[in-house]
Amino acid sequence: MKRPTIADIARRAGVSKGAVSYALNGQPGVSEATRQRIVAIAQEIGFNPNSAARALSGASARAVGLTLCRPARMLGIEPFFMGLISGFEAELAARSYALTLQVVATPELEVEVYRRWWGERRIDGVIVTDLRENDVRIPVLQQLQLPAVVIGGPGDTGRIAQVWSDDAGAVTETVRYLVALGHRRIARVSGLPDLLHTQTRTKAFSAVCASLGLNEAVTVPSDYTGEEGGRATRRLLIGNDRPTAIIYDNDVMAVAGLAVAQEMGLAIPGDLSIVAWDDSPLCSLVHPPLTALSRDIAEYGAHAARELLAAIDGKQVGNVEAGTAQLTPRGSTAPPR
Amino acid sequence: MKRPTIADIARRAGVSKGAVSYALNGQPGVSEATRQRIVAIAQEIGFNPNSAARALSGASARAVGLTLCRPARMLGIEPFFMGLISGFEAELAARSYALTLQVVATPELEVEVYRRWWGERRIDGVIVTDLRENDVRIPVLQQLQLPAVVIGGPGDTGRIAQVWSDDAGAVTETVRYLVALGHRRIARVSGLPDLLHTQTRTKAFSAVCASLGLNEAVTVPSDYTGEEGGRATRRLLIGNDRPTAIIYDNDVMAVAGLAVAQEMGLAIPGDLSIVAWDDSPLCSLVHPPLTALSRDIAEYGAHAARELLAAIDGKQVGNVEAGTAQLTPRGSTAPPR
DNA sequence: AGAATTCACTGAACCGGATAAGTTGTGGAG
DNA sequence: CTCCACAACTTATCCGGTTCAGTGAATTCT
Repeated sequence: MKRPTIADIARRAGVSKGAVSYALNGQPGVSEATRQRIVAIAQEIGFNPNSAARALSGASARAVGLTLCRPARMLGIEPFFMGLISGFEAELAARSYALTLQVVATPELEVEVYRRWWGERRIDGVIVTDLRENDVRIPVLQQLQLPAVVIGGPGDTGRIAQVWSDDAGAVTETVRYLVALGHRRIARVSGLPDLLHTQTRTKAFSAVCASLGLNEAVTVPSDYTGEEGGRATRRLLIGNDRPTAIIYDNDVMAVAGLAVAQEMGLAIPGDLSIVAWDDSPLCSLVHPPLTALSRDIAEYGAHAARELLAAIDGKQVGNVEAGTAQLTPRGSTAPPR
Repeated sequence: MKRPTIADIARRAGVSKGAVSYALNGQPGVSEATRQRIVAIAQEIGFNPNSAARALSGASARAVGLTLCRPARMLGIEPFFMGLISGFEAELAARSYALTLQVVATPELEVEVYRRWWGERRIDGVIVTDLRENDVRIPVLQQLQLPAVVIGGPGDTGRIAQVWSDDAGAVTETVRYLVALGHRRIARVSGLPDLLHTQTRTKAFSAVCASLGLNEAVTVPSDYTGEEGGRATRRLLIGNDRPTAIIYDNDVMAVAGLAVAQEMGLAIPGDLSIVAWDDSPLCSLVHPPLTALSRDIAEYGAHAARELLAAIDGKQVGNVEAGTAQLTPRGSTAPPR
């Protein structure tokens, strides 16, 4: 099957290619009657502008890129990224932008991908997740002047827009809630320690614990996987002064921690309270259902997509806080015995 | 920053654009010495061919498309798709193809996306998941002559390549295993009933149960979500002749079913054995860990990507069976009391 | 009424590669 | 010594849009 082009439309409408282009793009230069005739013909023959030709003649590629820098087995189990992608998509599809995805192994390779995408003019902008301290990707994006939105701050990203959720506030609220229940020994199993939002949470956790006079507050670094989360939990629970509450940086580790604690004969929430960051069906499936810090991840992603599209349109975008997690108490938290 | 083009390379090498194109694409027409000089310059200035220009002049877009037709909340929790995507990616990235993703609501919209992608010349081929009976997407893909690989058969896809796993064999093996343990009342909670691989499993399940003389074998249709899976489990367990074993079509429903059964006071595996289709960390996290039908989903995806790339290269590809699930016994299956 | 402006459109250049067709220069065969 | 074949290029065209500089006709202004 031959793809219809504007030349085909022009021939059938008895006008020039230029007129068709103006008509279809809502540009001035054609009469309303001609425009409608052209649009009707385009519809009739099922015309779609060739994205390559459009991108080549200076217009945008109408595509944005997303790189995922996590091992495959971690991506699969973590609902976070799929939620984020769904959110992007909803927003991008509405403006008929395509989403190009690439899974990479390291932030350095991620930079390579950005450079290639930029060189190939394949995308108009990128969404950057998992911001790190002194992130190598930021200077490259600035140098390439590639529109971008960073998720996972707040951090130092210069003129690049950021979308972030108030993790510090959420940690603080959670610790206060546990203390109000009567807990004094609260531990935290964190995500990858070199991610900026992990550091934000860790600092806030230390700060609020100090301010409340909890001097045994400890954060054990982990990596978001169930195995590591379970191992960290076991280490925390075999000590003499075991914590009476643990906050996990994601749902997967929380579920694994729950299993470990139950295996060790602890009653949840009687002997140990558990809070999971990022609610997902997972948290409600297990027994008891987990108290979680819920946020609308899809909406978070949609928000980021909107900011990115604005940045691509040349609008100045800044630092936006969105989708702060809300504490959703369920059966896994109670006063300590 | 200005993007380097072949014209820049040509100027620096003192040759014409054409020579650069020949050199970089390994075509004859330039001497080996010149080729190496050109390649060196390209490397030095960090040249990447403009994908739009390349696509426009008849070559391929070097991109493939994937549409996901599931509600967002289901995508998030199901590790299957992310595993599949990781697998594609590994294979595509190796041949520097990009993956374009779109989340859609219905198969009809999926067809629209295919048409648009084709018209825009945005992609060279598509991967089709969730094959249905009389799938509306197949005739469209054939009409557009868009290279494609179908996952989720086997089914009637005409000249379009398929990659599928032997679900019928896996069901049969599982039922035989449960019968060998002493089970006689086996139920199954299935995935979306209009998907072809669900029907394949259902037919095989009925067949093997009949052949083994189990006349109470029932399949309850569900939708892969934890909520529905839990509800289906509850319905199965409140009857008088409740099953002593349940097979679930995915891990999420199995975990939900486990929670429901435990809530109802049943001992797992003493009162009820549970088998999950598609192993994931989820299955090992819960207590007891779930016996599962494991398969390497990423490898399954990689296989599909290889077939698709072959189809794009014009090679005739057919019907490939890959990644049949292996029964991995864990703590959730035992002889019935 | 004549000049100026606006409108609706045409024609051609351009984006950056791929590629067919044409142009050299060189070496070997006859 | 000439002719031919071939390697090693160059030149020009094409892909399908966008966009800018015209162009002729209609309308407006003075």
